[in-house]
Amino acid sequence: MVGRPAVPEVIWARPERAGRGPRPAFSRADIAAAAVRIADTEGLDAVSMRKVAAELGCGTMSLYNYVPRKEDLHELMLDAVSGGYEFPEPSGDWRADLVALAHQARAMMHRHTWVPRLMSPVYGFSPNALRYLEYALSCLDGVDARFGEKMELIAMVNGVVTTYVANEIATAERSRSLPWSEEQENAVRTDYLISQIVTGKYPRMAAGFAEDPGPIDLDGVFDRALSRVLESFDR
Amino acid sequence: MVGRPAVPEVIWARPERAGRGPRPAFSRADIAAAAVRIADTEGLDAVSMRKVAAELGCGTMSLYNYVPRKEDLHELMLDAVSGGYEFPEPSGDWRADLVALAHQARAMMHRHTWVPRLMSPVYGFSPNALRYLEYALSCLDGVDARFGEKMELIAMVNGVVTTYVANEIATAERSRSLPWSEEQENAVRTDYLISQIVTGKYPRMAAGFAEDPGPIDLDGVFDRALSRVLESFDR
DNA sequence: GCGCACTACGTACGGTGTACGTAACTAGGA
DNA sequence: TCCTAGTTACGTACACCGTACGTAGTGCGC
Repeated sequence: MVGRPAVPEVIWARPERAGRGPRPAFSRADIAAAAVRIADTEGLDAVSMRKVAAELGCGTMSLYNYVPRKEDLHELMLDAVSGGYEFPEPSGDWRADLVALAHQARAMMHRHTWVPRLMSPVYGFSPNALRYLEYALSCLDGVDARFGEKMELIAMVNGVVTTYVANEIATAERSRSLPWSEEQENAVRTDYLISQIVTGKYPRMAAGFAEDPGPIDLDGVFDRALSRVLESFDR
Repeated sequence: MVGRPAVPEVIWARPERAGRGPRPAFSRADIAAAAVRIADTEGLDAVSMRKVAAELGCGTMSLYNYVPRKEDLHELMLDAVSGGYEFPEPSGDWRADLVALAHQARAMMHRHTWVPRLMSPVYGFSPNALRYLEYALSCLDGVDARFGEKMELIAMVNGVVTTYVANEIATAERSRSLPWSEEQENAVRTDYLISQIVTGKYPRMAAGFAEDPGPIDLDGVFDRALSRVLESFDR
């Protein structure tokens, strides 16, 4: 009988290797790497149990010995890409340290554009997520604040990173699964937007778009948002 | 021949009633209401073309006359619930006005817990979304800032609302589709978390959880985050 | 060495989005 | 007024999904 759970389970609490039986052909790292490879090249929606199994070279249902539910596969993927963080010794300037950490996170999400979609507070306690949290807390060691306040700050930084990167990659990621190009999509959407604006029903939007037609500096927007959040915690 | 698009299309640019042919049996509002009803009672994942069609009392494929792709159905849903906003005359205190707007948005998302999952910058230009943006801009009429700065502020407020409400409802929404209760799920996850913390690998997390075991005041967390963001734009 | 827990995996079920073909209907142009 | 082209309506079908279940083989702990 295959040991699928009838009760909630955290995959990290399940031992990777059980005592009995044949030795598993794959490690969790193998499985996560295969899934990440698919997500990176074909998009998150292409990550199916069948495709991951095929990528590993095993039968679909064999995967369920390692990963009881697809959701757990997602958790493996998040943990795997979170293993790439570097945690340098905190400098003493906690704002600079958190900015650096946020930039690492942003870069990681640009490498793995499916990460923001999977980010959820339901996950967030995988081994590498705990390492991340512990490091962020260590950056705040000298700060005179209660634990709850520090966690609020860290959560807010993470929220900003996730939100902004999600925005940055949204249309690009979307167009991946569509039969037309990002440019076509954007053209149609801005055409429609213009058609709405010229109706005169949205005068402030109209004035704004007339006044400010330059391209958006995404890096600047991100850095401003981030530093605003950090400033608001400054004391 | 059914008129499905081979080229990108914005549903709002498509006229609701075409000249020729039998008069449509449903309006977009009917369809959106049916989908919203299903999402509210059974969760977003229960919103399938088949179920919405059944709720309307028509064949599955008939729905595709109104809604070329499922994605457009989502857009209809978002616009429908965005129609419930009230836009009182701006008071002159733009911070208070934006706080009130954010509270309206938060309340709406708590009524329709699937909204944060659908929120994406790809949507965001439906009729009611444009009304929302125009109103938010009107709250900033007296503020001396460029259009781009105002939009950055509004985007940041929206981001905070979406992020925080998503967190607030995540575990509750999740447990809806699972065969066990939210309490069981939480118990298992905190059990695991404790097992990790007692290993001593995460001393700051350990100290924090030991120091501060009280329940989290979600309203307080939200209001603090929001006011921090607004303060950071104050001048 | 025995038994049992484990791995492996084929089959099957119920669900999904939606392409396609056909029939009925109605408004615009002749 | 009639014709016809564009629409609505919808049944069928396809490819794909997550995964329950059953069976066969494997190797560790006793």
